[in-house]
Amino acid sequence: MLYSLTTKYAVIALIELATRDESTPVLVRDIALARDIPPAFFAKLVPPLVRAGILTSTRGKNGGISFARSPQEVSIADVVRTIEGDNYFRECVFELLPCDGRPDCPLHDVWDPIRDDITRFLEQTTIHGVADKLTAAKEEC
Amino acid sequence: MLYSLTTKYAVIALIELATRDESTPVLVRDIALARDIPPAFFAKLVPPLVRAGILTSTRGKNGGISFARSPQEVSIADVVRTIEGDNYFRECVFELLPCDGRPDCPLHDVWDPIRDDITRFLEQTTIHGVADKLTAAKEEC
DNA sequence: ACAATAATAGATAAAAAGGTCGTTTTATCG
DNA sequence: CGATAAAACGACCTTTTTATCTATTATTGT
Repeated sequence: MLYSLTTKYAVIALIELATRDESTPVLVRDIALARDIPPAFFAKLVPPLVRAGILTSTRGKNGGISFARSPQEVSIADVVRTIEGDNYFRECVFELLPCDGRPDCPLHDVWDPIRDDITRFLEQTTIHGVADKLTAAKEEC
Repeated sequence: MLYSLTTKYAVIALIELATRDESTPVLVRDIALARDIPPAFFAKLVPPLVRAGILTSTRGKNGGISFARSPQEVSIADVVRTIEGDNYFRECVFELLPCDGRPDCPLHDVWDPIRDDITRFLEQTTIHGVADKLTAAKEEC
């Protein structure tokens, strides 16, 4: 529900990264394997995330990826937008009523508030926040 | 956003059907063409919708599809569930924390209320309701 | 120079979307 | 009553998109 596997992978991987020591780069492969994400697949998500200013990557020995800005400042919405495209949260639920070109469907009235809720949730939830809850939950196991 | 093209097609087609005269079956092809849906593609969505008790189909000359129960009693959620599968509204946003098998991720606390909002919206919005708004909006054009 | 690493490009596989065609069903017409 | 035409149904096929893998190249610390 809600988004593609690709986006899920990106979010999960970043959450995993946030649970690691931030002082040194982490291998792309390590992050992926820790979450059962196909390593080569996640590797291809890294460049866009770097371009979006979320990650930095360092090549060569001892290289890897790390956050470009603190994971407290990276929302899930940021990640979704990077992977799914900029106007993901602006899409119409149903394209109806092609009244002169602009899609102005009668569902907007009811749907808009809900979409705003979703967006607000993903905007307010940070990678850091989830990573924190995750480690807390892990300790109870 | 939110669901597949296939589901969108099903919803839009049923809304279109609801704007038609209910006393006589409507051609599958007519419904599809009226909404720029690939006719052959929509044709394949009909059998599941029939099995779900949403539509009835009559073969042979003067055949077509019509509602099995009033479109006032068909919610968008019914359609989504028919096409996407029964537990579409129960899925987890991210599969995290495979703590002993059941996915009990720390996002549920925050996500659940939003998902409930979405579900409630789709449950309360009927095909008939949208079709009504649609014809009203059309008249203003 | 070498080994470790991300970046890039390309190949392959699987799933989703869309299309074709023959079969079955049914009303209507002769 | 049989023939015919109109319709959904079902099986299969093609294209497109998404997901996955492989190999090469560029970069960097040792």
